[in-house]
Amino acid sequence: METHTALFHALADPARLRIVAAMKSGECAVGDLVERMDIHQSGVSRHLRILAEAGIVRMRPEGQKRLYSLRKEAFDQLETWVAGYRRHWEARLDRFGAALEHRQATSDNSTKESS
Amino acid sequence: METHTALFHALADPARLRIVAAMKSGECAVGDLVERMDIHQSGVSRHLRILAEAGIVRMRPEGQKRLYSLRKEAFDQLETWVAGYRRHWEARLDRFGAALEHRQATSDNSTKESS
DNA sequence: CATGTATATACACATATGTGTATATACATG
DNA sequence: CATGTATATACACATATGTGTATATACATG
Repeated sequence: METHTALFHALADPARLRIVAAMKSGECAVGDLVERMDIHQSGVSRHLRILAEAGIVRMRPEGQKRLYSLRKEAFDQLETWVAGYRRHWEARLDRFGAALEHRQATSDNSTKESS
Repeated sequence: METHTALFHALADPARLRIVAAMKSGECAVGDLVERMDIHQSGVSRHLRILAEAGIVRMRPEGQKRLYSLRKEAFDQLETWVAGYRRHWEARLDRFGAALEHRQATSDNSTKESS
């Protein structure tokens, strides 16, 4: 029912996020992914199933291999969702003040980087 | 360590996604949110804590109430993450063919709507 | 300070979830 | 068809997580 929830849920796992990042460069066979990850092949296959069910990846069989790749639709959907919140701040100066931001500073990892 | 994972994880729950949607219109006291949700106040408070720790919401005490609101930084971060995948498709025609899309059609909820 | 309101948190519990092991399935090759 | 490779899935298990109940904390009011 909750399409976005399914999307976010699929991306909420570190292993799956790494898998998605790995596919950024293109199609990947399951074995390719297993090599880059530190979990067993069965785990990768299961993560791929979850990603597929969320509509984030597609699968294409080639011989004995199965090549997975990212689906644009999923990312479009995410972008649309985020865009819906963009209006929230458009031409609306933050009225809560910087002082409050300080209080958040401790748990604010906004500038950190990861993939 | 995985900033995005934390973000996605926080948004991966239907209740939290509803809370976020509710705050789209502006600040909300915990009690306001409880009224719109079908879970107990303690549950809402816990969800708010998770959202706060993920950097998605801020809190501002006002009298006995605590007003929660969305943090732009979190949405910027999401947008940046998605944007990183946009290049993946730019000027790169889908080389996998429409036939594969058909196979995905069953589990493809891309056109559905939710909030 | 006694009482009420608003919110957070500790606790217990049922369920969901990620993982490895073992096994099944599918394809390829000789 | 026997064997090997590639992947998916059933199973068991430990851990994470969402929930309600009860309670603590903080503020407001008289």
